[in-house]
Amino acid sequence: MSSEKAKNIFTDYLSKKGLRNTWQRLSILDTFLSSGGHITADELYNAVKRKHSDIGSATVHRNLKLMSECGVADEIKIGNKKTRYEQKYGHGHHDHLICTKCGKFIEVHNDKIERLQEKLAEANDFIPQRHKLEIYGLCKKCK
Amino acid sequence: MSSEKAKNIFTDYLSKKGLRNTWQRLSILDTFLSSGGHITADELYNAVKRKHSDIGSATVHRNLKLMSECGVADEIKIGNKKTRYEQKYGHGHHDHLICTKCGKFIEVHNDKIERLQEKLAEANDFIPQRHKLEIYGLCKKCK
DNA sequence: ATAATATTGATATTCATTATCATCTAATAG
DNA sequence: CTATTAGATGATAATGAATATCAATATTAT
Repeated sequence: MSSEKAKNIFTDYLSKKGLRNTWQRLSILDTFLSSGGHITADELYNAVKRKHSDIGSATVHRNLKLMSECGVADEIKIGNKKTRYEQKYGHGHHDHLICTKCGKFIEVHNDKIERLQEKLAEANDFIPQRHKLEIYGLCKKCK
Repeated sequence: MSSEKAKNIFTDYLSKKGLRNTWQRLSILDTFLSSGGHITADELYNAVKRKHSDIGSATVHRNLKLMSECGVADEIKIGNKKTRYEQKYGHGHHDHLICTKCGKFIEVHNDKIERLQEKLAEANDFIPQRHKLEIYGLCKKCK
């Protein structure tokens, strides 16, 4: 999804829910979209703060939640680390290989696995909505 | 893994690391092994407390961590909920279908997916150690 | 412009987990 | 068996991310 499209999804979601457009919201979304990905709420808060020193951290938390709800952001929790957020679209769906030594994230995707997951869910009378696959191990450098 | 085997793994791990056997450790392990599974640290603490009112919650936390280290327990984090622990063996490896409405856990397993995951890791020069697959959706009752 | 109401920022609060530390106890040597 | 010593415990404080509260403010519809 292009940056523009993500913004539209967000603003559409806002108006559909009767929520308002504020410069804080747009600035948080902009900063998030131009971030590398895998950002924490705190990192995003500091990034936005560089442009707008008067932003509050609670506002960043609140809006990250909104962004997750409408599908622009995706929460990922790894171990006991703090929650990270990544751009859900514009990346395509992917899973993660996570190095247990250096913490590196590798994004991967495999259609066969995706399809098998759907079958697995169906076989259990279960309607799949989303999933999370994380494979922990050692990356090229660390092995 | 039988209950006995789990105990051996734990005590072997303790002696290998120069750690000591205490009634607290054994009681926590016993209670954990006879629990249904998917238990939280707090639930386990309360269960042990029924037998030994003088147990401390920090001790339960400490030893759940030890049990995870030696492979008797497995940490699972779901969403923003608190960490749950389950018996790692004696159940066999499995993944989870998680109902987003009622919170029900369904344990599932599929060898094909497991093998594909290994291939996926190898294709990325990655040595897999363990993985976590969670499929969120609606269970039979809630759909 | 006004009214209605959502939003914000500062702050307090929550709550699981971790750290601290004096005391206790298991393991070991003698 | 006793002393030694180093790990373990329990009470408590501390941490830290996420949430709740609330008065002040900003946005939107009329």
